Amino acid sequence: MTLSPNTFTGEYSYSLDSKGRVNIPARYRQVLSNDNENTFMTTRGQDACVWVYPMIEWKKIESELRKLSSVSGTHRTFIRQISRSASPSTYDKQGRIKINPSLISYAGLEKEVLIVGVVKKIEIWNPEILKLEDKKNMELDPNEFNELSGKIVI
Amino acid sequence: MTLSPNTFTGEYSYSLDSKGRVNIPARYRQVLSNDNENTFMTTRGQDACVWVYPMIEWKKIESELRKLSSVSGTHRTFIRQISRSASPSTYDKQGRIKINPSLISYAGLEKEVLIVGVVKKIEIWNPEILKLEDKKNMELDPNEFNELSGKIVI
DNA sequence: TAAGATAGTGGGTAATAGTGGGGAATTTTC
DNA sequence: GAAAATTCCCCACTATTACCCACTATCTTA
Repeated sequence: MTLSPNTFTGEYSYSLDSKGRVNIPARYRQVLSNDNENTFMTTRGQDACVWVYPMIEWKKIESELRKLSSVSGTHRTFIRQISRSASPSTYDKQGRIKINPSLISYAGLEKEVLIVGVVKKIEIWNPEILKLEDKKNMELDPNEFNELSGKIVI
Repeated sequence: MTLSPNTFTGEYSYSLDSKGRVNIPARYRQVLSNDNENTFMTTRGQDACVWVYPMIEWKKIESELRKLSSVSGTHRTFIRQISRSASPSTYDKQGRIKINPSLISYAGLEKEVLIVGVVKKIEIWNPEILKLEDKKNMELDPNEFNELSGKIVI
């Protein structure tokens, strides 16, 4: 089946092994376009998780960086946060990528890990931390949310 | 007669087997356009049911989500909530798709299952839960309904 | 109403996916 | 420059999935 290339949905429970490796779900690997060359960029998420971009998508961000660096302070900070911690990782024969120790501790990852596809990229969470995050978001002002869902879904 | 493509109406009673598979009614399969490639996206409904989109319809949602920026926390949450429960399923030779265990438990599905065509997509219900839902809606203030009648003619 | 065709259900099996760990190659440290 | 440590690549085991086949029920048509 031809799903949209480089587009990730669904969530998967995997384990982070003693060598700092996590599996990339087979579904995700199957939708990668060839120009990614089996490589992802891992970096700090804006939330307490690791962001994993297919290389092609990451390159778009890099070009945004060039455009925005001298304009918006917010964007500069945002880009700096993810750029400084970014490191590439090519998956092995079994489909696993390596996560840096610093990213592991930033996201508070332990053995059990939750992989979440968020369309353009992949998030890696400690499932307990994500649960807390979900709870927090429940209490958010739902207005903006409803506005978004009015525009998009259904 | 040529029915409208990718448009679903009517309801059917089917069974969810021990492997988490449900049949897509033959009628529905017949109206699918070829570009769906026999694939649906299953996801959490707004109500206590599973939503099943033909792939073509889902891709519209996906492309809207792609436009949202990850700089905004609300957008991130919104994307995550929609995307995380979505997973594709191509129906097998017998016309069945697979429903994830998490979706099954979310919708409280048991062996007997009700498939409802709601025009753009398909809903899968536990028939008892839908009955309760119907009853709840009976008691609703009919004003909202009246408001709708301004928008749509029957 | 009988017979063929189509639709729905259940289950076995081969193939694929995920996990853990060993050992060669490379880098680091003393 | 040698030992230690780390990284990377490969192999092997297990669990899961997807595919295929067979049976039954229902619908269609002559």
